[in-house]
Amino acid sequence: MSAEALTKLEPGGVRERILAEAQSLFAQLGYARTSTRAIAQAAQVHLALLHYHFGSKRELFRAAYLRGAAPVTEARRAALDDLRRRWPQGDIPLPTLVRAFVTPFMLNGRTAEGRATMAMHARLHTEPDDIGREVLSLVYDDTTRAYLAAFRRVLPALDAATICWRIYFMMGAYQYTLLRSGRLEMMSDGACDSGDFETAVEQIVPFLCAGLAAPGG
Amino acid sequence: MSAEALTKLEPGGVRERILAEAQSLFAQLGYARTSTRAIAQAAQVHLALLHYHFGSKRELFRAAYLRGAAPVTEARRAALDDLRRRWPQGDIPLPTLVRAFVTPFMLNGRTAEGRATMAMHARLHTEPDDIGREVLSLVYDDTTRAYLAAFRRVLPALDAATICWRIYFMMGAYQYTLLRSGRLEMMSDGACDSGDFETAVEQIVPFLCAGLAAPGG
DNA sequence: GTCTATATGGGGATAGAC
DNA sequence: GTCTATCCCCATATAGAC
Repeated sequence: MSAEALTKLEPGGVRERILAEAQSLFAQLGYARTSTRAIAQAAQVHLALLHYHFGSKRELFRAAYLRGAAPVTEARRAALDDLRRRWPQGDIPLPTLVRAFVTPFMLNGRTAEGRATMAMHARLHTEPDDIGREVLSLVYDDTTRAYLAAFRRVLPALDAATICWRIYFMMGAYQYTLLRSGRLEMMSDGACDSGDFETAVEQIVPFLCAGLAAPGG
Repeated sequence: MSAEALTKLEPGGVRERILAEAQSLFAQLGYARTSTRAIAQAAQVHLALLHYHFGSKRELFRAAYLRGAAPVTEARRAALDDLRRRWPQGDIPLPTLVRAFVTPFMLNGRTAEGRATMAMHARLHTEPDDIGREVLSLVYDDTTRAYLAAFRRVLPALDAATICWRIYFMMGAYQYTLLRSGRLEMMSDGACDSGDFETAVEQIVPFLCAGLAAPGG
């Protein structure tokens, strides 16, 4: 990394302050409802600097999203690499594989910043058309394909289409959890806390393993 | 229903035209990116009439959402009533119960209007705070509670918290399907079609049944 | 690199004539 | 009930001084 780039990423640097606040606000409010003015104000920076550094709101969004998502994807990828080393034949136990896939995202929700990132991630799947898709593909496609291959080896009884559908359902289940829609609290009359991601992981792993390994297909 | 109300709901009536276009546009673009002007233009009505009939954009959204969601919820509720009649002791087979819960939403996606409604529904869970939650609660709480009770009877081995979590995951899985994020096509290299909701139902029912009935909890 | 000032467009909402 | 005209606010973005 060049000296200039390092300077730009200093914790107190303007660029970094903008990115941090942008990430937080986009996560809370989504793309459309977050104004560049609000970001500038939160970062204690003048509006024109956002455009000077990032060109446009859209580019700023890209940068802010990647800032939060890259470490999480990287953790997910590293977890798979680790499993491959431990099970060179690819016979990874299903719960171990599911846990590796899911925990980098779900446990990231334990910190406030992590929650914001995860909310942004989940909402990206729902932001109408364009804005989300390209960024999502950019960040997740490779890792997702790698896990898909691993799941194929662990679940050899399933045909190709069924595996894809089931991983698709798995994505829906854990991403919905990240959204914290409030439905869990409603159903349980407040007894369950959708923000308790440790419990969420312990609950979702057996659910997903059973679903993935279900007969048929 | 009063004569006046009936007039307002006539197919060619202004009110109904506005509602239909509002529903379609909100579904495609979400709340923030849909302008009242665009709705007025689509309905071939002057902007002021939106406010005359509905008061505000927010109220219009409520009305448009309910217009699409009410029949689907009603179908879901009716399906449960039917199952209760057929299994008076409450021992409904799990796949039958899951199918009743899921199909009214998923098969609604077969028509263009239905797809729009379902996309709006799924996105509602992600529209930041306020706007979605109240409407969701209004429409779904009762029916969800009724199904929760039915699932409790069908899965007596599970404790209360685990049941809630698993139904929560189930909601995530089928709602993600309704969003059509494009991830399924990516994973399968185009071999699977996330818009093929008949297949989606056949794939998701065994997945969910196994997950719900998993040991533990 | 940073700030002031402003361009330019769109948004929701309303008053008042018909 | 319907349409015209308009108010007022906020958005993104840029030009140009410092």
